[in-house]
This record gives sequence, C-alpha cells and structure tokens, in this order.
Amino acid sequence: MKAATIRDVAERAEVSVASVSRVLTGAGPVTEATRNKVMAAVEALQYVPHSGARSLSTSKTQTIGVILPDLYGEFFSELIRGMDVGARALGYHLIVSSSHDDAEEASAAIRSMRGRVDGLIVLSPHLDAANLATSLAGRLPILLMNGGADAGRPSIVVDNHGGAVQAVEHLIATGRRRIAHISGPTGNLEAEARLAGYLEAMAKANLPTTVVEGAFTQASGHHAAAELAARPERPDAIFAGNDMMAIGAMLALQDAGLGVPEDVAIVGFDDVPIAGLMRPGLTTLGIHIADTGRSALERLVRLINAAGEAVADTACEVVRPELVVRPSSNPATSTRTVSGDRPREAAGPSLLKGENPQ
Amino acid sequence: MKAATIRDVAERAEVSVASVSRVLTGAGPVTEATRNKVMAAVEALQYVPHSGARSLSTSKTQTIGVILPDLYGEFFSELIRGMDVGARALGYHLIVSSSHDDAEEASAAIRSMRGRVDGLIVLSPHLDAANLATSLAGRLPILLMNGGADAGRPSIVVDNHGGAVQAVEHLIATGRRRIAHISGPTGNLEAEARLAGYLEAMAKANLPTTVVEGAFTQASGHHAAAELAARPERPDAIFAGNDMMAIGAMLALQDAGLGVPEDVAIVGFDDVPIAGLMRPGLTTLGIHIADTGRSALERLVRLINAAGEAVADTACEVVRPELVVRPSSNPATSTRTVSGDRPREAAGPSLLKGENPQ
DNA sequence: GTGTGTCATGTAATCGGTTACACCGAATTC
DNA sequence: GAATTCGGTGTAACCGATTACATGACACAC
Repeated sequence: MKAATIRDVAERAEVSVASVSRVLTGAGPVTEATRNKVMAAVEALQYVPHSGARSLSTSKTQTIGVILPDLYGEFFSELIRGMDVGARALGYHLIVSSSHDDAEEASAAIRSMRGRVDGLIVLSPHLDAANLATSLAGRLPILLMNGGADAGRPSIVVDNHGGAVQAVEHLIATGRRRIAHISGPTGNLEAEARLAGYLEAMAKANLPTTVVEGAFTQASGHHAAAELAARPERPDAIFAGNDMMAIGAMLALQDAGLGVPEDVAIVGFDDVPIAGLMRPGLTTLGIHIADTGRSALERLVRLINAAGEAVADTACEVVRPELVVRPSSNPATSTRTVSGDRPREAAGPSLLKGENPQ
Repeated sequence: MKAATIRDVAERAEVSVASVSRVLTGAGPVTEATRNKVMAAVEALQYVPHSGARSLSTSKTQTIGVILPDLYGEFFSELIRGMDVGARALGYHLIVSSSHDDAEEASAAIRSMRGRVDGLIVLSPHLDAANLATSLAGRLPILLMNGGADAGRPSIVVDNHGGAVQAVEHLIATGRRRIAHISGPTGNLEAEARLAGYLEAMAKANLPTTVVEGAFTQASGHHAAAELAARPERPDAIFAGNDMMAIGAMLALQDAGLGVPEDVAIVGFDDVPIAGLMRPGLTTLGIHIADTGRSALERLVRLINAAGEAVADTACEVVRPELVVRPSSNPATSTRTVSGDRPREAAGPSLLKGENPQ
C-alpha cells in the first residue's frame, strides 16, 4: 500500500486537489463544509503532504543545514541542542553534517545541500572555507560562525580576544605571575584570537610569556601540561585555549603530584558542562552555548524570510564570554568544595531546560 | 540569478536532459565525448541537482531521520556523532528531531518527516510511542532503539538487565553489602530493566535492597545521594541508573565529607566521556555509544535497500555492556590516581577518532 | 429580468528531476 | 547486400505538490 497523495484525498473527499491544498496550507478561501470533508479524508487516509513535491513547487524546504567540523565534544553538542530547540519552535527541521577535515570536504557538503535546505549555518575553522562557502552557495542565506569577523556577511563570533584578556587579568589579580598558555592549533581562527589576547594582556603587565601548542583535545592538554610541569621554571598558572585542554592539563598536574590551585591555577574557555563537575571546579570563560545556538538559528530564519528585501543584516554579532570563577583559580576555596559548582541545575541562565535522560 | 537547472546544463552542453541525467546519476550508457561536454557545462554553471525534484521522481531522499527524546547530555551526542559518521560514509544525510516530551509530540515529528526521509531511527522511552510509530509511518523502514524488545520489529537494545547484574555482582565481590540503587524515572523502559537487574542480583545474594528514584539527571543523583548519606543505615555502595546520576551522587557524597570509594563505592551506567575524567574515575558499564550509533545507521540503510524483498531482518540486536572498573569502586586504587582513567585517547576501542576542536 | 461583483471551486501549467520508449546509425551476421 | 543487433541519444510522460486563471453560483442593485 503506497502512501496517499493529494489526489487520493481529493477523490475521497469529492473535491478538487486545489481545495485540498487550500485547506492544508491555509491559503485561500474554503467553506466549512469543504474543510470538513477534506479533513475527514486526510484523517482516513493518514495523509501527509510529500515534502519533496512541496519544496519543488514552493522552493522552500523548511529545513536548515548545519555544517560543523566535527561534533565530537561537548561544545558542539550543546550548540546543536540550542539550534534544535529554536528550529522546532519555528517549524524548521535541522540537517547536520560534520566531520569535515578540510575546506574541500566542507564545500562538498555545502554543495550537496542544495535544494535540501533554505539556509545554512557554517561553523568552519578553516580560513578559506568561508570564502568557498559564499561562492558556492549562490543565493542561499548563510550565517557564519567560523570565528573570523567576515565583514559584509551575517555572522556571529565569540570575543575570543577579550575573553583571553579577562582570563589573564584574573590570574594576575589573584597573584599569579608565571602564566603559561596552552594554545589551540595554529590555523584555527578562534585559537589564534585567544593566543593574541593572552600575549597582549601579558605584555601589558610586563610579564614573560610561555606558549605550548595544543590541539583543542583533552589529550593534547594533558601532554602540554606534563611538559610544563617538568620545566625548571614551572608556571604558577595555566590558561588553556579551551576547557577540554584545561581538563587534560588539570589531570596531568594532579598526576604529577601538583596541587590545583595551590601550586598551579588553571583557567579554561567555553564553560562546557563538565567544567563545573571537575574537582576542583574549573574557572573558565562562559559562553551560553545553547542560547547562542538558538539565537543563531533564529537569526538565520529571519534572514531567510527577509531574502530579497533590502538586506540590512550583514552585521557581525559578538558574543562576549563572561568569567566564571571556580576553585581551580581561587586558592581561598581550594580545599573544601564550594557551592556553585553545579550551576547547570541551579544558576545556569540557560533558558533551555532539558530532561537529560540516559 | 537563479540556480541552474538540468535544462540549462543540457542546453549549454548541446545534449538532451536525458544525457545530462545519465552522466550525473551514472546510469545508462554515454560516450566519453558527451560526458566531457556535460561535465564542462556542469562546472561552468555550478550546477547541483535539486534534491527535492530528484526525490520526487525517485522517491528516495538519501536522508535518515533520527527521533530523540532530547539531545541533552553526553549519551545522545555521542550516539549522533556515530550516526553521522556512518551516514557520511554511506552518502546519507541526517535529520535530527529531539525534545519530544510525550508520545503525541513524537508521533507528530514522525509524521512531519514523511517524504523527507528514507528511514527512521526512533529512540523513544515512551512506551506506546513505538506502537504509534509503526502505525503512523506506513511502509517507512524504522529501527527502534527505545529500550523495549519489540518483537517483530528490527531493533537494537542494550542489555540493561545483564549490565545491572554485573554492576551489583562487582560490588558484592569487592566486599560491599549495603548496596543502594538510584533508579531512573518510572515509565522509562531502560530504567526499569536496570532496576530489575539490581533487585534480582541482590535477591540472589540475599541482601536487602534500597531504592531511591531519580530522573536520569545529575541533579536528581545529587539529591538522592544526599538523602541516602543522611540515613542511619548509610549504604556502603551506590549503583546509579546512569552516569550522570552517578556523578551527581559522587559530588554529593564528597560534599558531605564522605570518601569515595573508602566509605561508599559508586557504579554508574553508559560510560559517557566524563566518567573517566572524574576523580575518582567512575566505574561504570560501558557501551560503545558512538559505535552503536554507527552500526544502527548502517543497519537501517541495509533495511532501506532491502525494502520489498523478503524481510528477514526483524531481529532484536542486543548490545552487551561491559564493566569498566575505575577507582570509584576499587579501594585498592583509591588514593593515588590510576592510569586507565583517560582511556578516551589511549585505550578507547572507539573506531571514531575525532578532532575535538573547541 | 438583467448586470455586476464576490466567493468558492475546478482545470491545468508548473517546479526540476528520472526514465520508458522510440529512434537512428554502425557493426555484426547470414 | 539485406537483416539483425546494439549502443548512444532524444522526446515526453511522470513523480506530487502549489497556484494562476477560468468558471460557475449566488446575491444584490437597478
């Protein structure tokens, strides 16, 4: 038994396909009697419009594509969660595509989405991918979240530089002087902005800098911190380029018998959910990840609806991270656990409460 | 400038639309010369076939829908990641839909996917949603991962009962006797199977049982453990229904000044990535989440391709969790950190290595 | 009673692909 | 040399919706 089409419904309801369509889309005038007949037939046949056919005639898909480098790790899963919430609320579907290691793969993914989506959100740390994206996608609305402020294109970026400065200034204010940085991979725009912020803040305070390159992974943070701990001039603080590296670093220091924060203070970046669960809780720069995802999606939908009109929205929205101080950088609270390290439930400003089963 | 259609390409290449289609789909015979002309035109016009139109004539979308209750938490994000990897490898797209609080919403989501997907993977803890799904989806291939062994339908379930028995037996073997269980929410099939396993193993060992109901969230685990810790007959071990509750419980016990595992041992379920990062590392029942997601997707694609043929695959595949012993249940290794608590990088049997940026 | 405007409805073109079928020229077979 | 394949190509029908336009019924005004 094949699925019912609009003609089957029309036949059963003894009306024309046009009337069925009008009832279903809500456009155009129909009598109450017709509506009832149609609805009854729809019910009886379990009819659901075929979205491919609909998209062919309306050239709308009610679907948004999200291009990610990889959805490994908590940052992206939180982001997607926020987007999903936004999409549901606006009646959109979400199609995700990840694991693009290079610009080539990313642009192939973008191309394969033609006719499948009404707009794209692109998170790509690859420098030129953004350019490729714009050239390839034709007139498809695109929202960039690739970390570089690409003027002239609607985009959302995190103030990585400002966040890094905050982190360093916090460490200096709590008495640290030998502050090392574990950076993200070179070539990644976010990583470079955070590194630049670190260097600037250190220079301003006339302190010497130490940088070890990591790869945004927990393992690389572990490795980098182990190396730093072994140096004769061991740092008394580490600012890591993201939380996962900060966590790796924390475990490495603890494994090496060093106290956090007594011997070495640690600050991360992102405020992923795990950050508050570590002991000691991790000081970090909080971005309301899910909220950012949601508002990104909402903005893209606005762009889609405004397509063709005077496109005033090419702004680059900046998300300013806020410093979340936890025991990992705060000697005063080091030994005993401090409340405020389970903020996901209590204090989190996330509007998006979750059931969190499993 | 509108996007190019197949007719534009045909015109520019001076061939018919049929030839263009044949070149692009790889079906049917074409001369090398024709192929070259077509490819040149495709290149020049930046042509990409409109997938809505294609799906209309072939009734295939190369897209798979995933229905989740909510993608909050690490379990689901890992699962999606695995599915995404599998989908990419097979040339499929992934459309996710989450946050369905009840059977009503879930079935609405399923309905809205008609014509949009070639098959569905449904993870729904709602008892009757499975039935609804089958009745609503018509002939759409569906793979159930809803936790109940729904005979006659292809499905994948975790051996929750067996895993729970393993957890309890491990605790008994390491000398614990007053073993409490923090269960998942009633009505959730997985939670109930784990509870049943706990009760059975305890009965077999002639030990008294203690059960506190949680909600699979970290907060509920925290709350439950705080209550247990305050009881006169404080348990010497806690088996939590999942890792997030186990983590909440661990933090609560530590906040109450109790030692883990000296005073109370803890075992979780799922082996989410955080589990190995806690101090002490959390003993848990490991499911290779991403691998499971990937193989689920691969199986669904097989089902899709076999549609119509003798449908032999209605089996219920069982994933057997394996006990991952970490310090939270192992007094011998309690004080000093033990290697093996960063298995994600080194020992993890996950085939799916990730870049893990951010 | 005729003219006019409104409203509900039906007919058919259209969106952009795929593909059954017809066709044609060249190679093979008798 | 005529008959038979057969590989390559083009024409046009079709997938299932939306929607411009035509039509028909009916009410109201004159």
